[in-house]
Amino acid sequence: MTVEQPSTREQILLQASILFARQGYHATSTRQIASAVGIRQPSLFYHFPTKTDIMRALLVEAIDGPVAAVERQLAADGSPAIRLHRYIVQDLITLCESVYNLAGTTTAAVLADPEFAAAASRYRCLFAARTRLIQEGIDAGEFFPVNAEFASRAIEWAIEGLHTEIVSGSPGTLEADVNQVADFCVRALLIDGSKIDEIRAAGPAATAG
Amino acid sequence: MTVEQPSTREQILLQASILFARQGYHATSTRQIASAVGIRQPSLFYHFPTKTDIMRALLVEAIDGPVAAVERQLAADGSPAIRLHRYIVQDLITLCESVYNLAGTTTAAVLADPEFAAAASRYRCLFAARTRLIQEGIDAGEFFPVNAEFASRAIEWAIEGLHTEIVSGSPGTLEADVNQVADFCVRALLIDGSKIDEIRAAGPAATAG
DNA sequence: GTCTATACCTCGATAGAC
DNA sequence: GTCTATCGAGGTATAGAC
Repeated sequence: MTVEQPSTREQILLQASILFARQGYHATSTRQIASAVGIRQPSLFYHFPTKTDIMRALLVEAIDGPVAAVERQLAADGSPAIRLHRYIVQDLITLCESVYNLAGTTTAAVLADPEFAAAASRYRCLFAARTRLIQEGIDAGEFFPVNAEFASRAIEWAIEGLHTEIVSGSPGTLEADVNQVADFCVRALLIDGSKIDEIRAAGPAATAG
Repeated sequence: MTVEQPSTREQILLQASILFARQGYHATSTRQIASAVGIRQPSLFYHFPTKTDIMRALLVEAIDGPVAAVERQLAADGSPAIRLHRYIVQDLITLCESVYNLAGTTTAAVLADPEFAAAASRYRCLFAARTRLIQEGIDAGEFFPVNAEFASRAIEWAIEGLHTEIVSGSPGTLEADVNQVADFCVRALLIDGSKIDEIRAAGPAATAG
């Protein structure tokens, strides 16, 4: 029974993700990445043709999990509030459980760059799906009749905000904070805020059921 | 009656703020800034000793207004919900009405840099003051007994999120969106969410009264 | 698959003429 | 107060030995 050693390619992605999260993509040099991996700078280019491609690989990691999470809840049973709460929790858990530090990858300054246009497009799909989930709650009379697109943006800000904090801060508080974000966002929409406890309680078990 | 021409110094701050907002601080070169101003790159250094000092000047603009806004509401009369709502609106209006584009200036990746330590310290004061305002609402029984620091963070994410969108997007929707953010944040805390309309209505007039 | 060496570029900043 | 010219550092990426 052998333990898989992380390949150099995976090490590059890991160390690059840590540096990108801390300093930003443009402020991080390929020399820094190589140094963190323990190889020389030109050796990076055996594994990735350009620095851009390192970021592109991380963007796929950062977007695919959340997209899967929201689509799962769009297709699931239960009240919209329960499914929205569950989606927010799963989105954050997906991001935080990644082996990479994906904070800041989907920042506007990054996605605005033409060389990341493909990721930006996929990120807009995530936004649209989340908006649909919110609209279901409004149509069902469970949520205030707010602008669903606006609410979708606000939830994105909260998810990105906590994600950035968790991966760059003290560990251990993940589950508590994740639930607090989901509570905050769902309560901001709920007509009957007192139902938040049962909505949260309905979350974790429901997917398996 | 003469119309003041913007000085070169102000032009540099303006164009730098626009480029920093769009591309980030590190991705923006002094040549780009100079080109946008209409001067040559070395001429910048007659007005600012370093590129860092340009950003420092913008950070003062980005933080002082919000600090003043929250301290005004900490000292004001009225229910905590009304004052928190009013603060959020004023914070955003202050940021958006600045002649500079201040989006992204207070990003973690910027404030983490030691050369911006002074601004980071002042930013923490803003956070602490906002947390106090929220705690007043909890103590008064108007808000859910959430973690006040967590709520303060969530409100920060929403303010930064909308600020970034407004200054880099289509104009005209400012007031509507600002109220939506304040509504979203206050409703997430309010035990009785149905009161949001009267809380919002109490906002604009109260400071002058 | 990693190395040394290096090409070539752009960066922030300086010197000194005007 | 702005210019031209340029410096030295550090950026991404390539060539070719091992």
